[in-house]
Amino acid sequence: MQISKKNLSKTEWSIMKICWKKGKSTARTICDESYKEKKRSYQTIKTMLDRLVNKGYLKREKFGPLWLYEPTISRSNALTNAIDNFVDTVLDNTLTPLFSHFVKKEKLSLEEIKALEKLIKKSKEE
Amino acid sequence: MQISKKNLSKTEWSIMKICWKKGKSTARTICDESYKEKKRSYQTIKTMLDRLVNKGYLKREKFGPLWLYEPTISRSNALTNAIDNFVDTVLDNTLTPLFSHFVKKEKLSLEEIKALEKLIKKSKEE
DNA sequence: TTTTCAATATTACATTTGTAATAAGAGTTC
DNA sequence: GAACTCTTATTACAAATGTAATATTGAAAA
Repeated sequence: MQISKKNLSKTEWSIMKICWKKGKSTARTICDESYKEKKRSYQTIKTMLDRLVNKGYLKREKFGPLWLYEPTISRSNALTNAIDNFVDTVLDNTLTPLFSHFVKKEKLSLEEIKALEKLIKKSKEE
Repeated sequence: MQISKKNLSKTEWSIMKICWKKGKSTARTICDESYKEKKRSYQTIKTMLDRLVNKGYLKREKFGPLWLYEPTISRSNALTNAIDNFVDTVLDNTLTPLFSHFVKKEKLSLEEIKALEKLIKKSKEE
């Protein structure tokens, strides 16, 4: 059981995604990458990064005069938190509406179908 | 395609869930119900209700000196918004991590398994 | 070594969210 | 009809979020 941290906002998620993708990076790198998605000032992103450090999602270390930022937890762990939280907040801990939603809406990829079949198989045995 | 409204916070979700369950109700009713989950003042819930009206999730109508509050959209529509938003924000529009998460963690109910099988069946044909 | 440029640190400010306090009106009770 | 009670309306205020401006520092360039 891992420690559950404060939730991330949409914007914070977008920053974290970049950090997981890039690994240890400078604010400049992260800022430039984020700029492709949405145009915000360097300072805005810098503030986000520092807040993410405070929330415990990133750590930073000096590299000459610069800071390098790096995630403290894996994306899949953060995902686990987020999913649990979502299932608790929105769905009343029953997944049926979620699955029904996809029945109506989505076409699944092969990979997704495989993950699903595994899930069913596992739930049926035991 | 339905109009997508502003997102709801965790607290707002908890209020909305009550409104969907109870249907058209007074602030007092909703407040009492909400009090079972978490102790907050009448005014706090009242404020939430009025904000939900502003966000367009609830409407209200006079009933003598009282207001009756009622959802403007169905729970399943709100769910659709929330799920889309979550999938977009947290997962990069791929569902595999979500399904894998459940593989690791959850044991599914019969109902959930049925929904899943339907989903797979549908995705395979076509 | 003075100027310049980029990164950092500090401060700011509007909006949203969570939680109410307080004031004012209306129905009910003596 | 004065007092009490419940509801409503108005206002408040701190924390979180989104977006930055400004000031300072430190390296690079001239």
